[in-house]
Amino acid sequence: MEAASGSSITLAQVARLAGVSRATASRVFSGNPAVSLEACSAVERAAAELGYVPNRAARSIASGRSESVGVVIPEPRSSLFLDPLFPRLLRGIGEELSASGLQMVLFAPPSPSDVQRLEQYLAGGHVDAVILLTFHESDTLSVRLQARGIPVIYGGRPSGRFNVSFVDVDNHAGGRSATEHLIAQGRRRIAHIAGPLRSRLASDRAQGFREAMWNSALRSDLVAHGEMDRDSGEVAMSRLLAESHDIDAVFAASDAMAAGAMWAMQVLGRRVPDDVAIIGFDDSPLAAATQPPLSSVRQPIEDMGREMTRLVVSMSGTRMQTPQQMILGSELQVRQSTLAAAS
Amino acid sequence: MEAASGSSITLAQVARLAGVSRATASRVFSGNPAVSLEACSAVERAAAELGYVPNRAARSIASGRSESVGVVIPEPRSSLFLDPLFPRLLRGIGEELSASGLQMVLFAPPSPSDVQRLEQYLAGGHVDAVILLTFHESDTLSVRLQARGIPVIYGGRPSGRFNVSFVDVDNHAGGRSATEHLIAQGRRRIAHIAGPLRSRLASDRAQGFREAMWNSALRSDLVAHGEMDRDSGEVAMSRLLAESHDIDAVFAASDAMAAGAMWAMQVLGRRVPDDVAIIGFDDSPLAAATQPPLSSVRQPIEDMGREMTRLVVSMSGTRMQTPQQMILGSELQVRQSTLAAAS
DNA sequence: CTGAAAGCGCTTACAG
DNA sequence: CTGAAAGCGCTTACAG
Repeated sequence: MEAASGSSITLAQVARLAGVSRATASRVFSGNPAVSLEACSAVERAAAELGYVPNRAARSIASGRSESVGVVIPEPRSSLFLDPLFPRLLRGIGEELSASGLQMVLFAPPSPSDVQRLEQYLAGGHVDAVILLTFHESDTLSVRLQARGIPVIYGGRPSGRFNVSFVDVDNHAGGRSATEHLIAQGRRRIAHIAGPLRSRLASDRAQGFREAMWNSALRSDLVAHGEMDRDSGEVAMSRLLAESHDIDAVFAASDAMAAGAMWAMQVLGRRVPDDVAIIGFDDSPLAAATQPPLSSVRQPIEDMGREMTRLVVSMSGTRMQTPQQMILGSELQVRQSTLAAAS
Repeated sequence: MEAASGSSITLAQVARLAGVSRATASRVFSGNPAVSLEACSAVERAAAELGYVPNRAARSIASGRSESVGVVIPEPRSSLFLDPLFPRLLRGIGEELSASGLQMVLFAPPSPSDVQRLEQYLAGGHVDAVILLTFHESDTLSVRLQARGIPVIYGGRPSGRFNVSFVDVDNHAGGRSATEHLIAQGRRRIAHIAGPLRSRLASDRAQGFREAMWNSALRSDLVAHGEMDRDSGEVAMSRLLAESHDIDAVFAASDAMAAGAMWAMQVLGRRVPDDVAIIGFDDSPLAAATQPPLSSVRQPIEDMGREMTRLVVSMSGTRMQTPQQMILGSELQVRQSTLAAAS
């Protein structure tokens, strides 16, 4: 069976054309410095002429390294897949990976049994490192992988566990600066539409809110919780407005909740920003689409992807597995929803 | 060097425990029916006990098949990565792939030279099939891959070429039904904010618009072009409104352009939907966030991902490479932006 | 239905 | 700096 597809150039052919052994040819492709310039250039010329590209599977099996890193999305049915940040994160990871000549293998196990299979698969040395994309509970996956010596890094600080590597955005500082921005605009009765209590990310943002209010001697009693989506933002805002008529600003923990809140305000006859200023979080495409455009906290998500990749790849090089942690700053994106009322 | 990570169970160990040869053990994992039930169950028991998972690299190199399909995003800097549909597409692909036990390898070559490298890589038999995610010009990539016998499928109909396999959404019908919906609401002076002329997808939608107008004996003279993003939608709407004061409805070829258009209308004092009804395309998260919420054409993107995967995988099974083409319908998502004015 | 054997394309001590 | 040789984990005609 002459494989129609698999009939590509092999190392042996390159070596033959270059007049060296396979061992030598192999060395030039793996960047081994112990090769004469002569041999090196002969091999490179031959490779170029033949259009040779190393077979990763063979290389992986022979060397024990796979030259690829796994990106795992444990809950594809969850919000992450629909999160506006997800593509940006993936892009950052992809850029860094291809800069390092590594392959990105994406796993989105649809069911728990698939996670099980995946765990064995990843533990089987098919991947040099694992990037775990979950903002939720950390699972046993990372523990078992680390036990096998496979470096794992989390995107976003996993709730609960401490002994893991992660890159996160500074949600606390982001929440604080969003709130400080509202205060600087002269707002005083500021409400917060927070995410669910179980979410680390959401509670960090809420903590930032409280801190900013406290620093300015303002009361942070106006807090409602939502599920980060539009509808829960709408509900939360209606409730807040029903309870306190003097609210003059809102910090929502997500743009989607902010959009829902704006809708609630419109229904209830509150003008944005004249009556109530509002700021969101994520700086998603939503933010530019609301009326008026929504101020938001912009996170360096591409950078986060790049840093995660860089860290986990460097960990796969060294034996030591000290947890690496990194927190990135965010910046305010000010739009009309928080501009001082035209007077 | 006792590899800390690679020391996983091998076929040989399973075979030994099961009391059969590696050949027999191998056969049960590859689903070869020529194995006695006795041997089969012994092997399966041994595998379960040992936690064996086949090494894909070894399997790939020995069999010539890779059990993985490549998903290529040729222009990661382009809009696709930021397209709200992208995650949904990826999810559909991922689901179908893992149902078939195939691996998804994602490629997002950042530069043209990376595309070059990738081309050789994919042609080297590292992947059983390729899913090409580009709504733009078709490139030489697919041609060369097909020449090598590697099945390729496009997501979205590539402009220009005909002899390729693709799965697309029926943009023409979508544009027509959006327009018909506006007509059914009693609107008569309907404008279209179209995408760039070079885009197949955009011109299909525009064609649908024209057809619906023609069928109702309405003039389709109110057409402006944008780049599918928010800002160009705003510009286009301003221009349309400046030229024709009697516009009572707009069909925008993307939700983002619709959002921009709504903003322009607000600035110019036109009420939605009272003065002007508006409908978008994509049913992205944007649609629920605008004020009022935006009607839109919803595409079965997850299905598209699944069908693409199913098709390309089936192609990789058979020798014949007749182009497979499939077009999926879309459905209207009606919200307040097109509801009849409350009178 | 089963096993011994060759082979997939590469890497890597080892001995020069 | 270089090559012969063993080996990575699996599959697959081939011969029973």
